[in-house]
Amino acid sequence: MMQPTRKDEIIKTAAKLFKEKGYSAVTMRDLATAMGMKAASLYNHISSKQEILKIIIISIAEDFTQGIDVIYNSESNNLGKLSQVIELHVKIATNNTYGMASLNNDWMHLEGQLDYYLSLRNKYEATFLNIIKDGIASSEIKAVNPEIIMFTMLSTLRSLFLWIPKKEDLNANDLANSLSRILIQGINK
Amino acid sequence: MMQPTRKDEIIKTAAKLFKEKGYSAVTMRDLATAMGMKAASLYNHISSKQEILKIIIISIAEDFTQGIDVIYNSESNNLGKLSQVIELHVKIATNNTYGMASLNNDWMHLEGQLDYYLSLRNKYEATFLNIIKDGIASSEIKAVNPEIIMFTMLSTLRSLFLWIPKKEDLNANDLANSLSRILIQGINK
DNA sequence: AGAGCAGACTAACAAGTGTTAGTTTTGAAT
DNA sequence: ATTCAAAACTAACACTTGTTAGTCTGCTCT
Repeated sequence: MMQPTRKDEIIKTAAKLFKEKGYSAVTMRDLATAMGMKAASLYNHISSKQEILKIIIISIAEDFTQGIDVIYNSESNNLGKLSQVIELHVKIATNNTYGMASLNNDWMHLEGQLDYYLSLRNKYEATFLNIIKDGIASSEIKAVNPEIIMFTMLSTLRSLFLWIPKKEDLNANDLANSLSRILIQGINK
Repeated sequence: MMQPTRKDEIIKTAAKLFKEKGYSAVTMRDLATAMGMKAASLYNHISSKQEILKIIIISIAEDFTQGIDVIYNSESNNLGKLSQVIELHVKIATNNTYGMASLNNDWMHLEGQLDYYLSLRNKYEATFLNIIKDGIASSEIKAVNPEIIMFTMLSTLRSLFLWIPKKEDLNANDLANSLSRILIQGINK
């Protein structure tokens, strides 16, 4: 681990503020104050507010798309793959609680990279859906509308960033296990 | 049903714009353009941008808090109550797709009513959690961490507004039934 | 000691923000 | 036709926005 550059610190601080108020409501002066400097000084490190958003969102989106590809091509059965997807989300959300907020809420404010972001998201969802469809075809998964299954799982997983900070006592493994149990086995006894 | 006043139309249009870009990124001039008028004219009908947000969010939040109270005090067993909660969310999200976006994403921009909103939300979540705890105590529900169960369900239900518009072919009853099945019974066969 | 430079600063800009004041248009009721 | 209020308009305001230009400070390497 290299020590973080000043640019890294700015991006991390920005992500924290974006989580609290959203990209549009955070001004460069807010960010500067949080960094203990003046707004103009930020531009010694970054080229624009937009660049900050791009760096935050795109890197995470690429992690997801790449991660699910590895899972999809692995040897597990389909329920196993879904458990791995849950682990992937828990891991990324744990390591990047602030950035996940921007990914979820501020992707529409991407200017140059909006199309690229959407292509990553579409690819991700298509692969996710394929795992579910394969699981239905192989009778591992109930024959419910696969899009509703994906929606249910994805809504939960995408909201993890909201809950993880409140449950610091819960470690990542326990959380992933509980989620797998609930999402896959259901809650009824 | 009375015909909508001009104020109603402004609020509805605002909610639509807020869903697309968020409260902070929508300007009064954006809203005016969408209404086919000039920004200053909006103030013949509303007193501030903030008032619009308040009206959108508080009315829905009150619907939820009131709705879950009725369910909690009903005679069903606890799994039945959870199914009713799912129906409540599907119903409100169907009737108010745009407003749900603000409720989820822009509540922190409430100025005068933030405390009131948070009290409604806390009350709602406390009641939800009570249903789950009662269900575990009565052996209807698996003895998993009740907060994780609530988190899973609530994440899905709060995200409904994102998916409902894409699935117009799906009626509210079918959706509620599928969700109940997935969330309560799980997805494995 | 001095050079060089990363990284802070002050000052300012053009454009955009929510909102107000005052005026004109519109359309229904008398 | 006149009245009158609802609801549109124009013009302007004070403030905030992201960003640039130019300058000063302080550390590191010779």
